[in-house]
Amino acid sequence: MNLKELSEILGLSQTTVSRALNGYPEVSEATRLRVQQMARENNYSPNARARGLATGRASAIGHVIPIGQRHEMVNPIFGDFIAGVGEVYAREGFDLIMSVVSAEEEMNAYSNLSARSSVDGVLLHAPLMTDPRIALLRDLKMPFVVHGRASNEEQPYSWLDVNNTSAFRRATNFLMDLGHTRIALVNGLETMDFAFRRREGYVAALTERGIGIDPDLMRSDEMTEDFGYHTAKEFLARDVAPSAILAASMICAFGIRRAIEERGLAMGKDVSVVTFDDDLSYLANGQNVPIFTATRSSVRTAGVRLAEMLLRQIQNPNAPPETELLEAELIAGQSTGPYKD
Amino acid sequence: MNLKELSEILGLSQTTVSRALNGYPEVSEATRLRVQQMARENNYSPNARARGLATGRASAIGHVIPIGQRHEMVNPIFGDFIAGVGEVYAREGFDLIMSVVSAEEEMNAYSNLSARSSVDGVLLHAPLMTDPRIALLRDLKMPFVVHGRASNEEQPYSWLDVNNTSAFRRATNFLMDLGHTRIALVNGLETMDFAFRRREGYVAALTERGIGIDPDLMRSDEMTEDFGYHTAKEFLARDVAPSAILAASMICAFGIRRAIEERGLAMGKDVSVVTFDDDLSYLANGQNVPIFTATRSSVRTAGVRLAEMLLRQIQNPNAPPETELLEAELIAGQSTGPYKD
DNA sequence: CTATGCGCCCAAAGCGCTTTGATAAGCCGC
DNA sequence: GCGGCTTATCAAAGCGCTTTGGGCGCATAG
Repeated sequence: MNLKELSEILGLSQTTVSRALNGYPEVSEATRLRVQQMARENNYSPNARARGLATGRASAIGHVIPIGQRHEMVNPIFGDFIAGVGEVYAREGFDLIMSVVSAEEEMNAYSNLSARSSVDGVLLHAPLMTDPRIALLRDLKMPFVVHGRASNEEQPYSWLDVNNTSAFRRATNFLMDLGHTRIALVNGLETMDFAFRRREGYVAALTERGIGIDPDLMRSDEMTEDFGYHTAKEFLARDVAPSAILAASMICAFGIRRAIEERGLAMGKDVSVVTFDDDLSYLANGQNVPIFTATRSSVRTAGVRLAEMLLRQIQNPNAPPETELLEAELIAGQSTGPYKD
Repeated sequence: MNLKELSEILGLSQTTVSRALNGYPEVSEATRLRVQQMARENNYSPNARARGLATGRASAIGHVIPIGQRHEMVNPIFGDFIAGVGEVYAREGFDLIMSVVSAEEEMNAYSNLSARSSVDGVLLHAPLMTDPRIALLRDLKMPFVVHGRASNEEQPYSWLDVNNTSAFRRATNFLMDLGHTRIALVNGLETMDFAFRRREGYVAALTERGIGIDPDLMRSDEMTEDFGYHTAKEFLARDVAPSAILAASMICAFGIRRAIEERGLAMGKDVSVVTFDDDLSYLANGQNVPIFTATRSSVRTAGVRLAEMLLRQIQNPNAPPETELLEAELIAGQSTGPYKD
């Protein structure tokens, strides 16, 4: 069923039918109702591509997901984040177009989306400290918002970020308040902006209390269970082992717990652990009492806010960039306890 | 830059330029090269919507993701699966359109994709034993393939599935070979086809060896860490506790391990655990020695195969449905050991 | 020398929609 | 009874591409 057929059934012109369905005032309420009724009966929806061609709008948002050809990691927050943005897109009548590309092809993918004009805007994931995608999108005049920040970017742009620095500063303070002084950091890859900022928060908190920084208590890598396990195992095997560990993600923290328990120690008694918790739906941090003491910030909520921000940017391309900084909650769980000698 | 502008620059007609770029033979190699060159220089790519309108093909695949408005679970395999399918789509020049909708809207979402003809086919996730989506898509004459199977569906359709029954049968046999007889099952929701089949494999293996089925050793729910933890905790508190547990996912298994260790027992010695492992990139089952003994089947590979299958169906709509059954590997890890009294 | 075929290229139609500009009908006031 | 407004509708252009149905020039065959 297309517009022509529908209008023939109704004995109206395509113009009138189109206007009736799109809510234009130049059509009487009586006919509008009749048209809507008939459209529903015949299960008519305008062809997305034809409408796009005619309006010049794609009514679609692009997400580019770079992935290694072999076994590079897919971001575990992906699903929940998409749930957040997707909810908004659906509500506002936008499609979500996902481009999965190899890492080398990523820049190209943006140019392509632009050249084929298949999207009205894009959402940028996982910014690096210095991120060339931002300049590219500016050049392409493609509306965009960033999930996170690129610290070294000088020009203004729209972003939403968790306050990673303050989250890890507070977590570190929390541990120091419990008497811990040898606190290790099991961080994400520090080319990633969020990881860099978390380290800054950790370093700042220690420094403020006059505790020296021990570079050998800081590790940084992809946030896998295994990375958490091996790093913690190595830490705990030392003569002077850290009494507390700050972890970059729940998955990491699972690995850390494995190392702790394998060594016959008890998490929350012998070794304290605080983790960042993205509040993933499939990885709840316990039910009533959280397993891990954590700095928590919902990645799904972040998705919702970012999508709304992006749609505003698209609607109003000349508006100045928006920014939003979310504070993570610090929730106390069973994985931390006072320092004991 | 559009086709008209490009052809004006070249002093050729739009026809010729289009044909040159699309590899038609009616154009001399010399001009083809010149056209390609100029297209590259000017960063020209045909407008996706215009091309789609003209050809009648969308060059896009739809994935509908049903999600509760509040906190319903996002499937953890989502990211890796998308990585698999996306790789194929990108290679073959297809877009991936994702519709995130509330559960009630799911059927509608398919009708909509069809009515707006915004995709050439769809990929069905997480089939139920009796799944109405299959009949709907058939009615809509929309090409589709299913990741998994719907056991109660009678008409043929294209699917790819892991042999869940044999995987859990083998896992159960593996445990029985180690001397275990009280084996618990911590299963996914049994309205889901895969969970139902896994239980069948488990039941069959026990029955074959003449071990009675104890309904009280079987639990079924959303596969969260917490579900694993609480279920295992309850099991282990019994007078005659199971000596082995079969888990539906790594995340579940993490929870089971937590319960085991919390009780002062050792996984792989006091209690054996076997889990299904989807081989998720962010949730590797250890590095060299697997943490968990597991039945493993890569969900990313499944994505690749399904995408290829779907594209074949689209290319050749009259071909009979294809099906493919993948066997999971049974890999031995540290979480299992012989039964001890 | 004309007929045939082939290689290369083009004009124009059409995909299904939105939107501009026009038109017919009805109503008002004077 | 007529000009001027509003209201309700329509025809047609145009979005950027693909594709059909020629057409022109040149070589080869008759």
